Amino acid sequence: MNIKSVSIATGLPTKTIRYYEEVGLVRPSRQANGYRVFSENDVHKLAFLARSRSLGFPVESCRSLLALYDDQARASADVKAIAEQHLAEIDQKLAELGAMRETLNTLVRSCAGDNRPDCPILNDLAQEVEG
Amino acid sequence: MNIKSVSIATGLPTKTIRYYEEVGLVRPSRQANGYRVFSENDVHKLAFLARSRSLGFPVESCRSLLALYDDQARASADVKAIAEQHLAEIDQKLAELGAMRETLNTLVRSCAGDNRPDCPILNDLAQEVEG
DNA sequence: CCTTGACCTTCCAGTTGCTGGAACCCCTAT
DNA sequence: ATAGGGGTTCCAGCAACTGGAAGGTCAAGG
Repeated sequence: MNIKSVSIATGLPTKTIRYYEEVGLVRPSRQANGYRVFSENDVHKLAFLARSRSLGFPVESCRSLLALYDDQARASADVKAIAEQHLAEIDQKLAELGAMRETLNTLVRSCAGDNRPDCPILNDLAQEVEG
Repeated sequence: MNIKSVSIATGLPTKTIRYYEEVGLVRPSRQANGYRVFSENDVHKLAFLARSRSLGFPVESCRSLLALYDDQARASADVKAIAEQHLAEIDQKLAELGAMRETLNTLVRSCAGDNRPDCPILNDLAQEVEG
């Protein structure tokens, strides 16, 4: 299987596939002419990566997950630990974004949005922090 | 005011303040010895930037917001438009993260997390997409 | 006068995860 | 011969800093 077919099969751009090879996540073999050849296993790994990345796992976590997947003697606790940490980071981000959204939404609602200069949004951004 | 004091006053790292100068967001003057000198206005601008960034505005939006802040003839509609677009992006991200969280949480809950290899998380990541 | 320490400066590299583009090779069909 | 649709490598750039190296400046203390 050449890179284009793999791209179509996995939904990953060819650039991304090459990048994953560059950082050692897959190691396709080569034809005599230098073209990459992907085995079924390579494709499977790339699909695994695509799915892991779509759940937001950092590439390095994907590497660990892939290693665990390959390791028949793994403990599910190790997988769970990675997932739980990622979940915690997502929760953290959700909290941050939620707070931003809250503030921003309030500001947007309070702004007339007309052609006059008076603006509660700017007032908030420029607020002196002194009490 | 030298950079350290400004850092303390605004909560921005000195590195960040220098970076903001580099990209033209502030233009502190210099002493004879090359040290930066920040005026009250510079500090005010940096505080504005700190607040804008803390609400998640991209630096380029901060630049626009700062320009609008400086422009007495601005229309609040222009400010509101920037804020609304940012709000939309935040909502987008919240939706993505929320979906990830949902899936991840389900997976984490379904995993025993013991020393056996069987793991629903890996099963999900490795799933064949074919029906 | 010299040194110590806390400042300050610039510049360069690295972070994350790709993405775009240039320059070039390969292979088949016309 | 050429056109197209593959493929290859390498280099640069994105966002927004952050870390570190190498070195200048200045006030205080011995």
